[in-house]
Amino acid sequence: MNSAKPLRADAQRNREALLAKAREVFDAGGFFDLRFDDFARLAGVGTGTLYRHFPTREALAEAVYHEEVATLCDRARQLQATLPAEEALATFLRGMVGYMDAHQGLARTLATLMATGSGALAEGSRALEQAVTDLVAAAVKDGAVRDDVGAGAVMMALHGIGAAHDRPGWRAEADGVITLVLDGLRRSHSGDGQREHEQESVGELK
Amino acid sequence: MNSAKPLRADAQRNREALLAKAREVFDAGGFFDLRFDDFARLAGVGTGTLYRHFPTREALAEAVYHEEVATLCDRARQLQATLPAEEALATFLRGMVGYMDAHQGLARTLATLMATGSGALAEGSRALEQAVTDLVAAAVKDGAVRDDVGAGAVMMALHGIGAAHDRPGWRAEADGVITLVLDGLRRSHSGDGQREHEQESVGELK
DNA sequence: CAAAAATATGGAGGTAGTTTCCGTTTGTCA
DNA sequence: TGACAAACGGAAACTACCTCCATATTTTTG
Repeated sequence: MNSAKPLRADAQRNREALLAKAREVFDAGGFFDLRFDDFARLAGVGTGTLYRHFPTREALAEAVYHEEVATLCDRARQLQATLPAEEALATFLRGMVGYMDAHQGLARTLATLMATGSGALAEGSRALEQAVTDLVAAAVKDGAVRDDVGAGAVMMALHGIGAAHDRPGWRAEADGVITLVLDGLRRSHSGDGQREHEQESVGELK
Repeated sequence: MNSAKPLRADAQRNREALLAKAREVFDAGGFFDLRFDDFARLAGVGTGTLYRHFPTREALAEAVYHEEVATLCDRARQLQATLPAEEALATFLRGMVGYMDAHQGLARTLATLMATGSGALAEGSRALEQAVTDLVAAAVKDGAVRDDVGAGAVMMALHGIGAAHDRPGWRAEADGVITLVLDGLRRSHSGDGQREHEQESVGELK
């Protein structure tokens, strides 16, 4: 992963300090209210040092995000190995909500960065998406879940949950979304009158 | 609505110009790449004028957003009046996806503003949410839709769709989300082993 | 219709956050 | 331990945002 660079000792130390402080600020939710300059001070390093390690806010976020995502992916794999596919998926998704609930600041920060479209989170996102894709694929294989709606839809729903994290009844609504997604997935690929895209677009209604 | 102020003629003209240019830039998706100053130039007015009419980026967005939302809400009411409740809901949601598809830049802009948490979009959001709430409530009353998951969950899913608008297979995945939501909603409030929040939180897994 | 009053304009300049740059310090290797 | 490379920190330049007010336009009034 960090292939090319044998980073010097003090550099390593500063990097850790930066990351530690970043995580702290993230979880407190104050990431965007804080001058990037002052953040350097907070972590006990100079501005130059901060910028050398993390050229942008997004780069810093990405670094923090990375570990969190790794944790979540591990969990996904673990569930997949120990539970029936459908149950693994359900448990993982409900666990995600719990996770976001427990790390609201992080969730908010990530949602903002996502929307800002920096693209810096792409790598972490991809890992998480892969985990979800695997879980869904396994459940499909089991026949527990329909095959005409992909994991991408599930990811979208998750994004929505994260992005809406400041709504009053967040937790309950988030659980509701998961319930809908899971029940929707369980529904066999029915032939009921659901044509896919065909209805007229409202785009030109204006 | 615009109750108190009989706005002067040139002011009115400038306001229109600003809004027109804003809509254009929105739809092109370049709203956030543009210096606010330069935007004034683009619209052919001075910085001061821009700021007097719209004190912040969000205020401008809100103004544009407002008309779009009104259109959508009208459509919701119209559907509700002419179709069976469940079908009205389904048509509206699928129409939303079509709408976002036709106005990608706008969708992206709004998603960003949502996530940025300005709160300036609250009014428009509320109107839209009210429309969805009504549609869902009607469907519940009909017995076509479960009553244990609120409209809030549907809103979250919609947000997710809007926020993820830059994904490669967006349209198909978005339709997938709607399919899941609708099928999930249709599923009767079953007593299957779905305890609501109870599983252990993964929050402290770290 | 002309002059006064009210309203709106535009852009120069102040303000604040971001980022670069470079003289100094710290760590590493032989 | 000395020499070289890597990293540090913070002052200063840069950039985008927003305010302010002398000037211009519209509306009202006599």
